[in-house]
Order: sequence, then structure tokens, then C-alpha cells
Amino acid sequence: MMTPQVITPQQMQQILQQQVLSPQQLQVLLQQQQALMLQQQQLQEFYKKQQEQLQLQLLQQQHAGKQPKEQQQVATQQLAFQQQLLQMQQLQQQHLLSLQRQGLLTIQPGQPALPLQPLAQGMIPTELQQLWKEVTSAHTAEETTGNNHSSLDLTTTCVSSSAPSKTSLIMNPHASTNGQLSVHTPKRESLSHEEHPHSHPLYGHGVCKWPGCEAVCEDFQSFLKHLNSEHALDDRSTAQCRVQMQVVQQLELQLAKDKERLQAMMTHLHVKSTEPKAAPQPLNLVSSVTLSKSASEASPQSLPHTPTTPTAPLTPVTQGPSVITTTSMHTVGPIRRRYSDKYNVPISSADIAQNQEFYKNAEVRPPFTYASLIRQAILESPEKQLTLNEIYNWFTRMFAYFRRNAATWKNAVRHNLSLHKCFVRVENVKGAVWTVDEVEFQKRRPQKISGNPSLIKNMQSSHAYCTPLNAALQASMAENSIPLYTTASMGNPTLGNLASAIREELNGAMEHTNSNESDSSPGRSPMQAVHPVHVKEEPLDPEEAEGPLSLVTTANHSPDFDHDRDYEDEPVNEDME
DNA sequence: CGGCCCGTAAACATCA
DNA sequence: ATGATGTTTACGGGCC
Repeated sequence: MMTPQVITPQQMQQILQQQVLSPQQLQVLLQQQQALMLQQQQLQEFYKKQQEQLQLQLLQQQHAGKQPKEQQQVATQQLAFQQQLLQMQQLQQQHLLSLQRQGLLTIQPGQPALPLQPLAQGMIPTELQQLWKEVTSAHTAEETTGNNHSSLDLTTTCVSSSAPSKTSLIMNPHASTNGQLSVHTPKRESLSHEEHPHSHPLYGHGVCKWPGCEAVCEDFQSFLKHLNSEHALDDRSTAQCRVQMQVVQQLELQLAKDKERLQAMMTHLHVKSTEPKAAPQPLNLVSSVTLSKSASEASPQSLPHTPTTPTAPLTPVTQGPSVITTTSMHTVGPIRRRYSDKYNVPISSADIAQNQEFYKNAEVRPPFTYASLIRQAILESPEKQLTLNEIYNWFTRMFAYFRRNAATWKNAVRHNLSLHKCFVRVENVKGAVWTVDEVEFQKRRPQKISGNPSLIKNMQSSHAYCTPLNAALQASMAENSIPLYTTASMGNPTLGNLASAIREELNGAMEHTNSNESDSSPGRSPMQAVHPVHVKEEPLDPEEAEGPLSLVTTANHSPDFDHDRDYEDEPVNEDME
């Protein structure tokens, strides 16, 4: 539990998000509040009676002129009461002010301004009933059967147990008016109190967490003493409890609103998800929305495949894009991978996360040919060579799209590797790796582009580096352009590289027609391409240093997914288009 | 319409 | 024997 005085809006948000307070908890609090109000009334009466008695006594004593001790005692008592009352009211004012500042006390039209009522009058039970109705009507429908064992329950405990006999006496008659009240008997609460002696929600870090208290208590025992003495059943405690209840209520209302908002967002994004390829940013949202059952029906039509394989181990949904989607991949040692984790290197960085995450999470077919992708995969590797399996892994790692239909695209990859001369198979001790013959690749490029004169025109006339190969590519590049350029310029191998690779291709193509380029974009000359220094210095230790951006790369390690196998296996079995 | 590129499917061979 | 890896052929769609 927190102290209303110091609670910040951020904390409120946190609380809201955490949904700390269940309706049950609220109920408990409300019930307790109700009981406390009754007690408060009793106290008020008691106080009045005592005052009357005091007056009588004083009169009598004055008449008698004796017994100074008793007189003193009574006077002290009275003073104490008055002080208490004053303190209580001050506290209440404090609470209310803070709450108002925080916008927590937005009293609803039909609802009486409870908190502003003079404390002495206490809270009318009907008001509480009303309150309770409002709160419950808003929430009981959903998420029920929670455990109400947490803080609030214990709060109840502490308060009522502090004056058991009195409480029960006072409560019971009223309890009959409301069945819910009878649920909480002092017995049960005291039991729960004893069950978790050292996990009192009002006690933490050696400090009493009673709202506005923060008294230091050495140990739990002293805390209990403190609790019973300082926070016994009195008006102040009652008032504080009521304020707390208001806080809770407001939080509940806020929660309801935020839930509504969330629902609206989800609905909205769901609609978006049915639209085309989408911008990079919706990416994660798209996938997350996909999870929601409500959204599931509409999505299939829009995308080539149903978004986000449900079975896939990494669901982009639940977590934030870059970091979370990924798991530690190192362990997965594919059968005979040569440079086991090297391919990890070129992968994601926080910067490109946007782009990378897009294809990583959205099952959108990348607008690149298999040949381009394969080349990129190989070039991103430290050694500029990959085994077939590593290429597979790269595909699945970088593109959600390739996490299904493994048989199909893997076949395509093999097909491309064999078909294109630019891919050279190099025998190795441990097997064979694939490399890129950049000369061949550059040869090939112009060919293709030559078939698209308009593109060439574009490139020549506007020296547009990333003139797309086609509309899709263009779109993709548009999406990627900003982050890609920044990252690529930093020499960080990533998906950014992927785009840069495309640019390279174009550059390479342009070389045949335009040799003006002075910039050092990668892979322009065959020699550079074969041993490209620009992309990144090849680290001696593939595990650790992987380039200029150590930070980024460190992040890369974990981020990436690990289960190549999962991707390989599942799709074949489960998919059906 | 034909040529080219690309993706997909599949048959087949090789190898561990 | 099996699966991964390669090679090759065939076919269809898209584009120019």
C-alpha cells in the first residue's frame, strides 16, 4: 500500500497497470470502510458523551473543589481527544488536497462530495453502499475470483483487530443490514494476520507504511506495537482509510477507463492490421493484435499467411520488439555449423530495430529476391561465408516470413545457391560453406536491371541510391530509409545492411553506367566485396567483438532468436494456407 | 508474344 | 536408412 500524500501520477499509472487492486480487494476495503464509519460515529458519540461527562465532572469537582488528580486526568483526556480530532481533520485535509491535486477526487455529478464532508459526520452507510455499487457494477462483470489476500485484506485486519471487542460489538448490528459485511469477522482476519506475520503490507523496509506515517520500526514486533498504538481504531485512522478507499475507487475507475481505451486501441489496430503491409511501427502492434482472438478472424485475408504463427516460440507480441522477442541463441548449435554464432553478429541493433523488427515480426514477405537475401546473409557473416544451415538460420532470424513453409523456401535457397554462379561453394574441413562471388553478382545485377530501363533511368538521372527494384522494394526502402542510413553509415551490420546491400547492388549495377560515385558504399568493387573492410572489421573472437559498436552487438547476442529448429520443424507440420 | 527473372516444386545424387 | 545438402529440370507468374 502506498501513502496517498506522496503518491505521484506515475505511481498511479503503475498501480493501474499492475492492477493491484482487485474488485475483491476493493470490496474488502469498502466493507471495512463502512464498518469504520460506523465505529467513527460511535466514537463521535462517545466523544460527545465524554465531553458531557467531563463537563459534569468539572462542575462537580469545581463544586467539591477537590480531587485535583482526577481533574487533571480528565482534562488531559479531553485534550488528547481534541488533539486527535484536530490532527485527524488536518490529515484529512492533507489527503484531500493531495488527492485533488492528483485529480483523484473528481467527484462525479450524482455522487455526493464525500471526501469534502466534515469528518465529524462520518460517512453515511448509504453513501458507501452507493459507492460500492458503483464500483462493483463497473467491475464485477470481469475478472472475478481473484485473491483478495493482499494488502487491502490485511489492512482490514490491522484496523479491525486493533479493537476487536468494540468493533465486533458495533459492527454486528449493522452487519446484518448488509450481508457482505458479515463476511469479515475479526476472527478470520486475525488469522490471516498471523499466517503471514512478516509480510504485512503496512510494513516494509523498517518503516510503517500507513498513509502519512512512515514511522521507523525496528522489527516487526515493534511495528505491530506501533500499528496498534498509533493506528488504532480512531477517527484519524478511519479518515485515512476512507481516503485510501477513495484512492482505490479512483484507481478502479481509472483502470476501467484505461481498459476501455486499451480495448479501443486493440480494435483500432486490428483494423489496421488488415490493411496492406503497414508501416514499420505498427509492426509489433499488428502481431500483438493478432493474438487477440477477436482480431484473428479478419487478418488472414490481408497477408499472405496468417500473421504470427501461434505456435512459433517467439511471439513478438508479448514483448517489446527488439530485446524481448529474442532469446538467447547461443546454445543452439546447429549440426555442423562452422562459425557457430557468427551469423549472430550482423543482426539487429537497437537502431534498426524498427526495420528489422518489422520483418522479424511481421510475416510479410521481404521484397528481396532469394539471391539478394542469401548474398546479404553471407556478407553479413564475419567470414563472408556461411553454411547452408547458417543461411537458413539467418533467414528465419531476420524474417518472420521464413519461419513457416520451411521446406519451400529452403528449397528455394538451395535452388538459388546452385543456380546462380555468384554463389560459390567452398569445400571446407568441416564441410562446405557458401561464399559470394561479387563479380558474378555484379554481373548479374545489371542484367536484371537492364531489363528494367525505367529504373536505370531513375538511378542515373537522380542518382538515387536506393532506387528500388520494384514497387515493393521502394516501399520497403521508404520504410527503412531513415534508420537504415544512420545505422548503415555507422558500419553496423544489420537489417540496415540488408537495405544497404540492396543499395550496393544498385551501386554495383550503376558502376557499369556511372562510375562517379565517390562514396565508399560497401561492396562496390569486387575486391572490396570479397573482403569488405567497410562493413566491419572482422573480430578475431567471433563471440565477443563484432564490430565497432560493441554495445549494439552485445545487445545483438541475446536478442536473436535461437530456435532455428523450431522454425524449421513447425512450419512444415502445421501450416496450411 | 517472347524473353527474362523469379519463385516453387520436385526428382535425383551425394554424403555423413 | 535417413536426413541434410546440392544439382538440375520443369513450370508458372510477372514484367517489359
